[in-house]
Amino acid sequence: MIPTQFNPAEVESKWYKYWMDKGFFHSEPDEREPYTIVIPPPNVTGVLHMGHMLNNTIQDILIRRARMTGKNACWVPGTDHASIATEAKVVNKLKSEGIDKYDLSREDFLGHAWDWTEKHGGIILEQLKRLGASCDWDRTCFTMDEERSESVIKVFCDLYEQGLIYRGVRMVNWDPSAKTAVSDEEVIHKEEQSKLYYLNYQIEGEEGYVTIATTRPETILGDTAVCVNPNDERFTHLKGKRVIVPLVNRSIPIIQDEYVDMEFGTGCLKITPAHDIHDYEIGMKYNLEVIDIFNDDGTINEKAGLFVGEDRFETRKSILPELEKAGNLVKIEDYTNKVGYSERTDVVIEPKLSAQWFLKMEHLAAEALANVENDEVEFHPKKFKNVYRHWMENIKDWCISRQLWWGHRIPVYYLPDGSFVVAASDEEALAKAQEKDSALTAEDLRQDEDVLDTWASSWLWPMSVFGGVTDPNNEEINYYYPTNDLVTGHDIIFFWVARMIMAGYQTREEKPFKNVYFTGMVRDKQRRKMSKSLGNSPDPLDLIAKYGADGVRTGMLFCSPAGGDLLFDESLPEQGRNFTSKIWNAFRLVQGWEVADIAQPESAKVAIKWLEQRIAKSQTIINDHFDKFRISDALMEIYTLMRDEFSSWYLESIKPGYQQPIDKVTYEATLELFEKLLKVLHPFMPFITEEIYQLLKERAEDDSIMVAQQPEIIAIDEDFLRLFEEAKDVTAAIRNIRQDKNIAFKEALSLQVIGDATKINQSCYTIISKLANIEQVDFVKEADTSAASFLVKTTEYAIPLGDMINVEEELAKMEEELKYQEGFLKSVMGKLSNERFVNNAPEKVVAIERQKQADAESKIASLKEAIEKLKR
RNA sequence: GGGCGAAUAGCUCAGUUGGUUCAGAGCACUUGGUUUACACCCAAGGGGUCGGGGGUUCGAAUCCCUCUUCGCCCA
Repeated sequence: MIPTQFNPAEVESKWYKYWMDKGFFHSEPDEREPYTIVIPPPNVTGVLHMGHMLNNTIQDILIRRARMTGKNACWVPGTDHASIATEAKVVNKLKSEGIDKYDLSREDFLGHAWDWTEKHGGIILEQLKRLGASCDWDRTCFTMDEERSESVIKVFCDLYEQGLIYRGVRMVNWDPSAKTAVSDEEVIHKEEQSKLYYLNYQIEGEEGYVTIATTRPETILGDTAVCVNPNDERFTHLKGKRVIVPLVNRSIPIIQDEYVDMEFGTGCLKITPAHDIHDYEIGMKYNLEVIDIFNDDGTINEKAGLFVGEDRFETRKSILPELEKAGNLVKIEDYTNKVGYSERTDVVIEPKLSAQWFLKMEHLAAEALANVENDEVEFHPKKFKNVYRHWMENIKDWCISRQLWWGHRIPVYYLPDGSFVVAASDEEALAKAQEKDSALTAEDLRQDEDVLDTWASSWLWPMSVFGGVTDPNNEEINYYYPTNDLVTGHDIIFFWVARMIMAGYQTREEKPFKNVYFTGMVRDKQRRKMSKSLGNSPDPLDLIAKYGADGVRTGMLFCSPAGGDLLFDESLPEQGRNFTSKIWNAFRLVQGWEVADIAQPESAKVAIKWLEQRIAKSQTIINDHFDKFRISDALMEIYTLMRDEFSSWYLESIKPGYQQPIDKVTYEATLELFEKLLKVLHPFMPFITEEIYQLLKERAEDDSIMVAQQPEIIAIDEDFLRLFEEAKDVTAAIRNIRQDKNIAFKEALSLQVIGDATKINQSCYTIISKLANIEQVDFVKEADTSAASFLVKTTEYAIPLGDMINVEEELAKMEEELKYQEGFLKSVMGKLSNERFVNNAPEKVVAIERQKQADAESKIASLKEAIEKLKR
């Protein structure tokens, strides 16, 4: 017994289990063409959010479609260790248990981190299964598992050997909460209302002052110069003099540099080389002293001399009364500036000098840029090439070290003399060290305490998941690499996409993927990014429970152009759910028919011929959409095909009369056509299509729609398709007349076709008759006087109405139509009488205009005639 | 401050090489409908100076210039 309502929950778990049990998701290299996607590995800290839903739906559609077009499809799933985010979570968790990270040994802390990973890492992958993701779960990887870790360490060693990795003291973005450096890309600049403080610095040995403006008064404790623009006449008298830093009474030089903006503030700039990147550069240039006044946690250290131990923001407040007391505070103004925040911990980033490991980017970037410019790697949509180019051309060396424990520990070993060796293992390190000094033992070596940036493992992902870094010639990497498509959010174009491309060319001299499909961000209706703190993101699993996985999948796609943001609203999965219901009901209709060995009506024969071709036409369109990565357009095409063409036109055309059986030929053909439609739809809606596929016929044990092939595209007779569309137009026009004149469907009408009757294929009239309840079609020279007439294309039709006709109304309608046609003709004639148009436009375009002229003239003539007749 | 992009129906957006089907789709809205698959439905309908201005062209939503507004990225 077929249930009246489609039950997604039951169907989803049933078929997902079946697919898993049958091993349909698993891929092994064989003689077929491979089609590979690697998942952008989600963080082990997270749960499935709406962005993942969109992203993974698209990947699943691509991979299922590939599987159904003869490819050996492989979608590799996995998770990311998310160094800083996970460490922050674990630190917080321990804190809530009263444990301080620094009371633990590195080893013990990592134990806690692994516990966390094991507990949370699997959750998101289980959630993907609920969505229907057809990943090859046997291949599930983790960025810190053995193979991936070995890959990261090997690449570090190789890059070091090639001279691309170096250690340098640089101004880095310091996260005082996580106590680590973060990359430029992990700093989020936010506009803020702050204050601009004007402070007087006394000129040494004189009575006068210079006034500087700063947003960070607490940093004056680290000032080592004041700078003015040499072109600034206001300050020429200061040349060579010195000033006294307030409160600490340090004497510092006044220097001159064109870097100073004369318009900003007072034109006088205090220089704090330890705590501002620009000041640092000036400090280097003029050989200034560098005074670092902050501890790693953002509190003031003893070098400041004052406020020691106080937090930097506390000091910003507490220093003011002191400055005021000392007479240095001139005024405070409101000021809007941008402040950098850590993406991970959301605390204000402190520019800080420290020793870090860097990767030289220049030559990596050049190759990675060239291969996107020439479309060796294609971006969809193309506009992201511009963004990418701009970043690549302005690239800086990548700070790859992080002062954390959770991650891949940097394979650098320091010797007692301060020198170091780079090695993939402790043993190798010792051997290398002993080459320098044979007396050294393992105890003498100290490995770098820091770990590598998470992206230093993610950028190898397309290779490392196939073991392609540690064993570059293995069968799998040779078969699956380069992968085909990468689907990811455009927000990580620099973090990840760019670096994967670099790593691919650097490590394998080959691109990591052919296409990159950038999705937009999922936002709420007010365009706010979905976030946990706002509470504006629905729980994806709740949505799946409510609307079904198929409904949610299609809902996400209905409104998601490539690269464009998706404004999520529950009406989207609701529409998806409604679509599943529609399909289910179509199936119930077909399934409920009684089949008999009776003659096939002509109308059914035509309808079948039409739908066969109509499907083929959609398949062609859908193929084209896929080629261009227009995934939501492809969905819209099958949506229309299924809902309008199949359900509304086709099924209504072949539907037997009330309580009557359907003929066997039509029934069988309908099952075939239904199956075809299901196959085209399957990549988008895997569950309902499998359910109906299995119910449509008896199937063999291993016969599943997900491993079936897409139907072949049959030849199309465009003329016939056009004629059928015309028949639909005629049907709609008759329905209109019924509605206008209030004529019930049950009341049969007759139809008159005026003039050239051969225009519509004779057999199409059987469709019109059936769908508009026409009992008789007459081909006549002239319409009845008491008939409602209408035009479809260039043919005039009439429905004799006898007494039901309202002459006034009909006349008014025809007059209006006449007016429109005359206006239209006038505009066409305007073009055709323009010599320059006729001479310059392509012949084809002119011919079209002439055809428009002829059609309009013929319509006008027949309208005039009909009006005359009605007036009589 | 630098760069990129966008502005088309009430909303979200397509519109590919300037020319047929160029002013479209989905949703929303209005009207009518218990035609036994489906009201999670069916049928029909209204709605746009294509952000403003200028230019190129026989012809511009489409190409160029300019202004306005908005978004994103980077500093």
